[in-house]
Amino acid sequence: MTKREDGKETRWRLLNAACEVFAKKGYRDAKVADICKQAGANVSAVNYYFKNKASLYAETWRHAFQQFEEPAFSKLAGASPQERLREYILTLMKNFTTKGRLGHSSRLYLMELVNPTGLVQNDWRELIAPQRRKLHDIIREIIGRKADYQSVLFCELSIVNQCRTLLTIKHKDLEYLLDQSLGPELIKRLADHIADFSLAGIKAVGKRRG
Amino acid sequence: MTKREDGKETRWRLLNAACEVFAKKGYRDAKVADICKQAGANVSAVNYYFKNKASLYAETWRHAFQQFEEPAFSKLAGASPQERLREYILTLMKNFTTKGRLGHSSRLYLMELVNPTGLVQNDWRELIAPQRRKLHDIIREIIGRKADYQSVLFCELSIVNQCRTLLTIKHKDLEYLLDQSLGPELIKRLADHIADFSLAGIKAVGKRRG
Amino acid sequence: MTKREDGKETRWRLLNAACEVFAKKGYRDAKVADICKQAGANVSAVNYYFKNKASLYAETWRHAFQQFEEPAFSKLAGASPQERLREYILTLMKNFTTKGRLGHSSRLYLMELVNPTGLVQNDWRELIAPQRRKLHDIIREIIGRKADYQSVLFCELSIVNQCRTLLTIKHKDLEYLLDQSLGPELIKRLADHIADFSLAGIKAVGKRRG
Amino acid sequence: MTKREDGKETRWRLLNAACEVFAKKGYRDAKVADICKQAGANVSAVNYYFKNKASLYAETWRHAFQQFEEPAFSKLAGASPQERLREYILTLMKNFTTKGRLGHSSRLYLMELVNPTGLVQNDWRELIAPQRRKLHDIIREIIGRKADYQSVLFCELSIVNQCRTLLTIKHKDLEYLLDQSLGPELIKRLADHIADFSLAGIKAVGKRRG
DNA sequence: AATGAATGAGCCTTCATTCAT
DNA sequence: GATGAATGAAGGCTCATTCAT
Repeated sequence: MTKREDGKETRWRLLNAACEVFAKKGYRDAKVADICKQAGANVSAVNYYFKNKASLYAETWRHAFQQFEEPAFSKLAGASPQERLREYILTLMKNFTTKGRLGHSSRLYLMELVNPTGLVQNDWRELIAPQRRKLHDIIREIIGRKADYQSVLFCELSIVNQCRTLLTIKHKDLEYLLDQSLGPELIKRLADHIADFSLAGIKAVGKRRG
Repeated sequence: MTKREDGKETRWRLLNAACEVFAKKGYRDAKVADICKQAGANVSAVNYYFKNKASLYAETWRHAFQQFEEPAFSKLAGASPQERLREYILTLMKNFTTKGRLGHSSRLYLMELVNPTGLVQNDWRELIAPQRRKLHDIIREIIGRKADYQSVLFCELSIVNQCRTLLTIKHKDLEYLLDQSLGPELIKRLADHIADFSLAGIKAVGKRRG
Repeated sequence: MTKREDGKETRWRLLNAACEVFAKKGYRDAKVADICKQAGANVSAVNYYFKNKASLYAETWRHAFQQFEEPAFSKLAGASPQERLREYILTLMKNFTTKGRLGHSSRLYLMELVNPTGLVQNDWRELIAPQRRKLHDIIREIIGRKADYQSVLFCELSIVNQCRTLLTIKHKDLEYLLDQSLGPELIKRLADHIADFSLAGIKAVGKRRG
Repeated sequence: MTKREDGKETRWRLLNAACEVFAKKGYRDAKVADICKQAGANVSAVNYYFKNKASLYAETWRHAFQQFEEPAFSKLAGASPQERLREYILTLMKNFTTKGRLGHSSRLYLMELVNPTGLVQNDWRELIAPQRRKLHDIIREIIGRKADYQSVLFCELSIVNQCRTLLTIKHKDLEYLLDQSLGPELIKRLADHIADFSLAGIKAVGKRRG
């Protein structure tokens, strides 16, 4: 609450607030007034720091993704592709449901996937490229040496789209379906299911191709 | 121009127009003015016939789904579960990309999945229940006698979420990724992939359980 | 004050109000709120009838000019070019200072000349073409048979720019300069001066060329 | 970058920047941010040095006019009034189109004429008085001994308003009308026309009076 | 039964100005 | 003496909804 702080302070708060609000409401439904309010800033702050809502969004997205990248998928560097896939999926799904900053980032990321705004197209591919490459490597290892690009791509889509479950299905519905609250345990079970399901799927694709 | 016909006529045209516009733009981005224009009706027609936009949406959704149900999945009643699953997936994906009424309905349905409005919760479950039951049956047959409910549910989610690919990934991006335009052939290949992938996945789930 | 009238009623009032406000303040400084207020309409009325401020302006301009054209310069069809020029100038200057509709129109017209908005470019030339042609004819007759286009054009500019005096010099300043109030009499004197001045000028141009 | 120099330095740069921006955009469309940017100063500099935008404008106007006065009309002190009038007009019109400081000043001056802000009324008359006196003298000489004040005044208005042509008609339009680009040659021709036209005009006024 | 006119709340954006250092 | 951060009033536009017939 100290006034006239560093100057980067408010910008930072704005970015985090935007991250949260955009993640919760999506670009269209997020109001700059809400973001500013949440950041404890004036309505014009967005214009002052980011020119307009669209630019704020692009900046927020980059901001979020940089934070998103690091904590994930860093483990099990030497493990088998099967174990790494399982870890990858679990991390992905945990991120979606995390309450804090990482959760917002993940949701923001998926929001753009589901409701593309066209405002991050320039950065999109290069920012997610490293992530995708990791997954591609895993898939390629499981399929075997003959993996063609299209098969790898299709498998990637299959896996990622399964993981979206938690974002696109309202949690209440999921809980209703499963009659159990959406805690870490349920997420673990879902992640395990997707891992099992996908491992078999990838292998089948490999066999078909081989 | 033409004097108002039957009276229910306008209402019908509004529903069809709403179906199309909501399917294309989603609830939030669809404008009542556009819907009315498309229906050749007055701006106030929506409020006159349906009270407000939200009610129109709920009504439209029911309207669309009734039309959606019948034409789909009617074939291969006596075939093997594997063949029926493949057919189910192909039909689902074809529907998403169909141009006409069925396409609108399918996209409308998926729209609600991806961007839940909370406006159709009352009808949601009972309307899609028949569809889900068909898929459940297929999955249950493939898993075998010991299929527990949660496994069936998880497999359902895995399959349906894979099929969403076409809705959630912008077509341009998909074409960019695959370097090939989104014609019937590509859809067939995607559907085949999902079928292969999922069949193996379901079986794996069955084995784990068994 | 009858509500829900013809529908063209409000549009008409809006147009007249816009005419007045734009004429007084110019495009940039005129506020749609003021226009609507003056027209006794809601703020959104402009958007409803004219889409936006820019379109309203273009429409207003046409509206004003159509009214502007008819009453002016209709007299003295058979008189000498000298008499017709004198009449032309007097009419022009009277119009600029008229209080009512015609005055607004004239000022609006000159406003666009002095502060071009670029919003009426499409209609500009063709709308004022008839006016200009009348003046060109007069000038050409005075110059004589050898009148080249550029000379006519320059004379036109000389005359029109002199007439702008009343628009561009604040009336208070003019009164201060002349120590007399800006009534019909002063306007007559100014018009006579411009006529005398310009008649000699045109003839001089004719002689130089001849 | 460079540490603040003398202190009056920034103020000076602000005035020059303001001169340029106001001359190009006019008071209303000129943004203080642009002025500060152009002056390499902070946004608050304007308020710091000049209290507010209006005061900056008044100050700028004085600043510009002092620079404006000296370079103009200094030649031909002993020539005939006809030659001096021709020179006066040419200088005036050249100034309007000059690129550098003098051009800005001239345009700034005319801007105030065309779009009076009411912010320089106090200084206006005394600042332009010397200029006007020169022109009055020329006119009076041409008219002859009987020149009454009002005639001189009217002739002044006629001349000055003709010269405004270049400011009030957008250059593109002028080029379109004349089918020729606005170079020194065209300006010379215009100035010559105005001189010819006005000389004859003044004489006619003189005769009428005489 | 149906329509076109009219409304108003809400949103983003601009920009001169003030605050705190 | 000078600056960057931050503000707030105001304007234009969108769009679902209501009014009056």
